[in-house]
Amino acid sequence: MRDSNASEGERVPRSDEADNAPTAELPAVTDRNGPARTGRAAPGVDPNRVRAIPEAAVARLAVYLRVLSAMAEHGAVTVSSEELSSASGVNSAKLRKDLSYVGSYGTRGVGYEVDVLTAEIERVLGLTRKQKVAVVGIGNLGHALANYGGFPGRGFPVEALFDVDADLVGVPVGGMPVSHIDDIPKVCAQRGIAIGVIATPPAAAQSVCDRLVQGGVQCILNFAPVVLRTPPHVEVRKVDLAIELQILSFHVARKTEQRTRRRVPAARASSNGEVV
Amino acid sequence: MRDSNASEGERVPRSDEADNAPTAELPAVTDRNGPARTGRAAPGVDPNRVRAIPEAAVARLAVYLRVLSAMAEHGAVTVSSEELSSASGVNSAKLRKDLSYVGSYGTRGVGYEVDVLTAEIERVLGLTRKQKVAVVGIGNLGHALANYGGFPGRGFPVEALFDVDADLVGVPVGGMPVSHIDDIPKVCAQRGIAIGVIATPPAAAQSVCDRLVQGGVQCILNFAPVVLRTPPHVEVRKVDLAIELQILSFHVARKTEQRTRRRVPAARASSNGEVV
DNA sequence: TAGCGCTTGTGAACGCGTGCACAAAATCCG
DNA sequence: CGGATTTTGTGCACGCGTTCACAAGCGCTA
Repeated sequence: MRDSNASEGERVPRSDEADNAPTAELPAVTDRNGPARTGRAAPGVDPNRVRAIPEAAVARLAVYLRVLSAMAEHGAVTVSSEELSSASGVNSAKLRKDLSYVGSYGTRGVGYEVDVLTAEIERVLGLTRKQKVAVVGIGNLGHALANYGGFPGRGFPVEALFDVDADLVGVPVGGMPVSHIDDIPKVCAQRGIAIGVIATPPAAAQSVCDRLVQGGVQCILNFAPVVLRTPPHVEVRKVDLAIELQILSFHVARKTEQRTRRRVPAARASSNGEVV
Repeated sequence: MRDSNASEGERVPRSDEADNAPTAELPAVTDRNGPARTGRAAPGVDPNRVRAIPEAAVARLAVYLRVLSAMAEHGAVTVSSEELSSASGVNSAKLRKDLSYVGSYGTRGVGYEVDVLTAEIERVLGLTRKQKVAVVGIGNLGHALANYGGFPGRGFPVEALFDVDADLVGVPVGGMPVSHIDDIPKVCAQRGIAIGVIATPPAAAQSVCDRLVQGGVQCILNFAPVVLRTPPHVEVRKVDLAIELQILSFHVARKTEQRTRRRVPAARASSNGEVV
C-alpha cells in the first residue's frame, strides 16, 4: 500500500531490449535480461565473488551511508542494526541482509563500527574512486546541479558543463565555464568523464545522449522526460518529475476515493480494512 | 544487470513502520505492510474494484501516457501493444498486463485507440482532477520546479511557493509570489493544496514537512537528502540526486572492475577482491 | 571460566512482479 | 460465409526481493 519510488529512480529500458521497468518502487522502471542482480549474473556461480548485489540494496546502501555520516558527526562510534535501520527507515532484517552483501563487518552482541562500515560501503559502491560528472543543459535544473557542489557526503566532481545557447558558452557557472554541446564527445573523452547528466529539454535529450555515449560516458542520469536509446553497455537512470507527480496524484485520488466511499453508508468495512 | 531506478523514485519509509524500500528502480526505496498493491490489500477480494495496481505498473502507466500523447500529436489513431511497448521501452507482455489493470479497452486484432486509452489511463491515475502543488524552497531547484509550468502533458498547477528568505517573500517566481514558510499551514489549507514539494536544504526539510502535513497536504515529493518522518496517511516519494549518482558510480566501478579483471590473468585477488 | 544476554548473519519461506504462451476475439480476404 | 491472420487479454510458472526466525558469536559479569 505504500511504497513509491520503487527502487528509487527508474531503470530505463534499452531499445535493444524487450523488457523493462523496475519496482522497488520506485523509481519506476526496471528491466534486465539475466537476474536483477548487479554482479555477474552468469548461470554458474560467480567465481570472483563480485557478489551479486540487488539493485534495490545498492540504493539503500547509499542511504545508510548518509545516515552513517550524520551519526559519525554526532560522535557515534558504533551502531546496531536496529538504530541504523530505524534512522534509515527500513527494517532491521533488511538492513542486515543488505550489509551482508557488503561483507561481515559487525560484531555480534555489539553492532557495527561506524567508520569501518562507512569505508566498506564506500568500497562496494565504488566511491573510493571519484567519478567525474558532466552536466548538459544549463537551465534552472542544470544550475541547481552544477551548484550542488559537494553532494552530501563526498562529492562527485562536476568536470564539465554544456549548453546549446551560444550566450552561455564561456560563462562560468558554479566555478566552471560552460562549453558548447558540440564539444561533448571531445571534452568528455579528454577528461575521462564517466557520468553524464542530461538536464535539457526533451527534444534535445536523445542527441545529447548520443554525443555523451560518443564521448565514452558509461552512465547517464536523465532528467528529460523521454525514453533514451543507448547501446547496451551504457547504464541509464531516469528521474522524471512529471511521473513522480502523477504517481502521487494516483495516491491522492485513491485516498479521496476511499474517503468518499466510506462516507457512503453501504460500507462493507470488513474487507477493505484500513480506514486511512 | 541493468535496472536502475527500481520503480522510479523511492518509497520513503515511515517512522512508525518496520519495513521499507522500493524497486522499480530510480531512486530507490520501498516498503509497505500489506501487499505492494496500491488498492486495498485486504485478504478478501476488493469489493469496490479499486483494483490493486502494483506501484511499478502505476509508474509505467505514466510513461505510456506521455508516449501516447506524443503519438497523438503525430496523428496516430490506434496503437498496438507492440508499438507502444517498444516506444516506452518495456516488453509487450508487461505492457498489456499493465493496461489490463486499467481495463479492457483494446480491440483484438487491431490495437488500442489512442484517445480512449489516454483517457482511461488518466482516469485511473486520477489526473482528471488536477492536484494542486506547493513548492517549498525557492533555490535553483525550486526555480526549476516553479517554472516547470506545464508538466509534459497536462500540468499540475503550482498554487503556492514558499521560502525562508525574507528577501524572496513577495517576489514573483514563474508568475507566482513567494510566501514565507511560516504561512505554509495556513496557505495550504486555504487553497486546498494536496501535494507538497520539498526543495530545501536538508536541515530544513523535516520542519517544512511537518508544516505541510499540518496544512493538510496528502503527498510529499522530497528532494532533500533526508529521511522524512510523517504520519502514516501521508505518502512520501523521494528523489535523491546523490543516491542516483552513487548508484551509477557503483555501476561504473563494477564495469571497470570486470574489464580490469578480464585483463589481469592471475585474478582472484581473494579477499580484497575488486581492484577498483 | 562458565553463564547470560544481546546482536549479528543467514537459511528458508512467502509473496509480488515479470515473462511466457496460448485461448479468445475481431478483422480481412477469398 | 469460412478460414487465415493479427493482436489482445490472462492463467501460470519462475525468480527476485522481502521477511521471519533462529543459531552462532561476542562481551560482560559473577
